[in-house]
Amino acid sequence: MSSLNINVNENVYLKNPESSALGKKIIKGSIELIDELGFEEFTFKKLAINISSTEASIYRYFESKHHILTYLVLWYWGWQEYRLLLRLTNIDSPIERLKRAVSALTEKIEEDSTFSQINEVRLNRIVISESSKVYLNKGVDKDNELGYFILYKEVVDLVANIILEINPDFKYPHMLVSTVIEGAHHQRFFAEHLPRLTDQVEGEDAITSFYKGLIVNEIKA
Amino acid sequence: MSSLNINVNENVYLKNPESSALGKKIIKGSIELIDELGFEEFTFKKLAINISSTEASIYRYFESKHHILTYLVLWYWGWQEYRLLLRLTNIDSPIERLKRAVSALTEKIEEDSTFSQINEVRLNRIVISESSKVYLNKGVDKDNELGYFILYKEVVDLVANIILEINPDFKYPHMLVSTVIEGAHHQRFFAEHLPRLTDQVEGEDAITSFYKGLIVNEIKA
DNA sequence: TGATTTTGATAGTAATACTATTATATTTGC
DNA sequence: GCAAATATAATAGTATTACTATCAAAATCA
Repeated sequence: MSSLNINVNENVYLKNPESSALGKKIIKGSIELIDELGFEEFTFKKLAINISSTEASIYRYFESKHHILTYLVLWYWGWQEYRLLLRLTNIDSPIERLKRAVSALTEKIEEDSTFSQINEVRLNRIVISESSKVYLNKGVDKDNELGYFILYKEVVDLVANIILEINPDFKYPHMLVSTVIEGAHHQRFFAEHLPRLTDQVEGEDAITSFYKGLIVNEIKA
Repeated sequence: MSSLNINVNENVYLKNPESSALGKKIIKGSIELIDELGFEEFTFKKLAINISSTEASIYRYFESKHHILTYLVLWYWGWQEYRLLLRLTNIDSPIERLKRAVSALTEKIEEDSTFSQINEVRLNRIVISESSKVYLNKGVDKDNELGYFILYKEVVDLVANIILEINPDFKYPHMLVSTVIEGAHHQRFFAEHLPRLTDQVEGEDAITSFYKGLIVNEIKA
């Protein structure tokens, strides 16, 4: 799998972190530190110490810690798109395709694919807790113009099109898909930290079950 | 209405901002500045200049800007709970109660109730863009122990109980309600900044229509 | 009026988010 | 294999942020 790699929008970095050993250490170290400290407590200084480098060197790759988080989240969407394509190939039934897509997007990632220096289990936790910070800020329109969110839109579109295949009259396919994706992230967070805001069911992945049921009911109704 | 006021958890502030003219200026100024600058760019220094006071004085009311944002968001949940109670009084039909609740929670706030120094239109925008930052961080468990999220849980519970009245076997009432509330915030943000992640329909409030339909379909299915 | 509380003014510290400079490695082209 | 180019490390420095501390002035309260 080493020949495959996810391409992240060039505007996110100053120098491609995939292009050097230091770049790869920056990505690996960022994932570990953001997962452990949370984004607010994560700093370039701490990262530099963690990877035995210096702040100045990291600044040659990324303009700010916000750019690093953005890189990670965009990488995740690229990876999810690739994963979705794999899971849907050769499946003909649109309902089955839809269910598989929802599973892929809402399940907790529990295995590291070892397909790069990126630990997907940790990255999934980061996406759950931190990804909304990538767009929930005043820079969103500029970032959108730079094309940062294309991968996310492609994922949403991919699933929205399956929905339209099943029910061409459904009025809100994108809204439904983005509600499911963001909703699943929130529910995973709530299950761990604010359980009264969600519902946990013994012996099942309640979150994936809930959203699979929801999306199927909604487009049939 | 000046006799009514929303009580926010005492642990959020050092000194109750409702208790003095300066405190009220801090709240009013915070809402204006966070709405204009976004939470990341908002600082105590800027707030102090804006309200013609000093950083040190503001620190006597709030430990950090995170505490101010928390105060505002908790106030909003207290206000929403009050608003919900008003809208549901004397309505008997559970389905009608549910629809009214979803409208109240998902509609854009467009009128300032003038019931306090708080501008609810601006506060609603802040809640849409910034409220998830209150809990999406490493301090969430401590904040939860301090009872910060009780008001939010009460709102979710209130609506979850209407759902259970309609369908006592429904397995995921809290998940459904918190999905709708958080989802509506995200969709409002997407509609303004990332329209390809949502769906806009001429002449209707697509977001409220979507979530009203969704919740009703889901509990009947 | 005198005592208490609140606010303003000012100063100061540690950490963060950068930029700049130069020396030292490392890689690349010939 | 060596010179040239490039990348990294080491160090220094600035502006801003997120605080804490002190004291005097102003407001309030008893």
